[in-house]
Amino acid sequence: MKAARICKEIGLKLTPQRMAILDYLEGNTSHPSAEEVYAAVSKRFPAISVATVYNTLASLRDRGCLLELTIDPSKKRYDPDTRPHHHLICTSCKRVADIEFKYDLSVPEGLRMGYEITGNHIEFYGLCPECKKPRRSGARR
Amino acid sequence: MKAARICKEIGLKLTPQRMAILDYLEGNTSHPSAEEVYAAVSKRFPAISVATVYNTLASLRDRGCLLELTIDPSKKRYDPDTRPHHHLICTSCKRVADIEFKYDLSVPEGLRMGYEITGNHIEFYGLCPECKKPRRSGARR
DNA sequence: CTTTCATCTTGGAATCATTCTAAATTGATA
DNA sequence: TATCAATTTAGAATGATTCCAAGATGAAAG
Ligand SMILES: [Mn+2]
Ligand SMILES: [Mn+2]
Ligand SMILES: [Zn+2]
Ligand SMILES: [Zn+2]
Repeated sequence: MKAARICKEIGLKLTPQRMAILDYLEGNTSHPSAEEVYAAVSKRFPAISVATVYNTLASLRDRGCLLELTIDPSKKRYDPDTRPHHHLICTSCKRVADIEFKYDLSVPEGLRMGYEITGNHIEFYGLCPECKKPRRSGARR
Repeated sequence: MKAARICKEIGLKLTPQRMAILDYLEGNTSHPSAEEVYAAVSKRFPAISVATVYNTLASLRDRGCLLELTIDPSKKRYDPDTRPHHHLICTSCKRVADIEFKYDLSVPEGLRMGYEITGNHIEFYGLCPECKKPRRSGARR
């Protein structure tokens, strides 16, 4: 879906800053952090402030247009693909890949402890192809 | 396993601060944050510093005696139960409960993208019994 | 095309969790 | 009992994120 349309549909003003952020996010599968979004958008929009990036990401997240992932301990990661899916994180470089596969994750009645379960998400841990190589560290961040 | 023995086995000096932390952690199923560990241990050991709590938690984690959970976006949570199991977090009060149930989480070869998968963890989201009640918010933190 | 105003943007300060530092202390071993 | 690497500690430093107050601006209305 294109940026302009998203804003209208969720009742957000169409500002150039948001356009830039939404453009960057559109189809992006890198699961960027707020800082990475800021870095990328700054190139095309040098005057944007980090506050605006955080504000926009929060607005989109609140309206269900963006997933906020807690998978990386040091920072939040964002995912414009809001369909339910799981993630595989490289324990070395923190790269995050999608796992598009359905699992049966029903919790037996007896183990729910009175909770009402509303969702789930699997974090797979591993080593990405880059980090498997013995050579130089592929670690980012 | 009792605190003193744990230290010896993993090659850590047996200090009173560690004893206190290990005692608090032993059998604890509340998945406390570093701050909560500090608050609890401070009562019995008023002079302990937060740095020591962080240091000790990191040492235990590094030696595989403690799990560091990334399930709560605002802070790390610790779990002395290192057997593989999953978690259910209340989206309202952030309470974390254990889900002791085995799931088949094998990733089809074709979807691994060259990653070597080493582990997994399911986060279930929901509302705890307290937070389901319409009355006062049970929200902590 | 102007007016209007709630929504946005912005730079900087503030907050919060966590890590780092350098000096003083202390278990554990000899 | 001497020795010393490991540990503790207070406080500074860091890094991500949130808050704030003031100025700017989409978008609806006329
Ligand atoms: Mn994804
Ligand atoms: Mn647990
Ligand atoms: Zn990697
Ligand atoms: Zn709750």
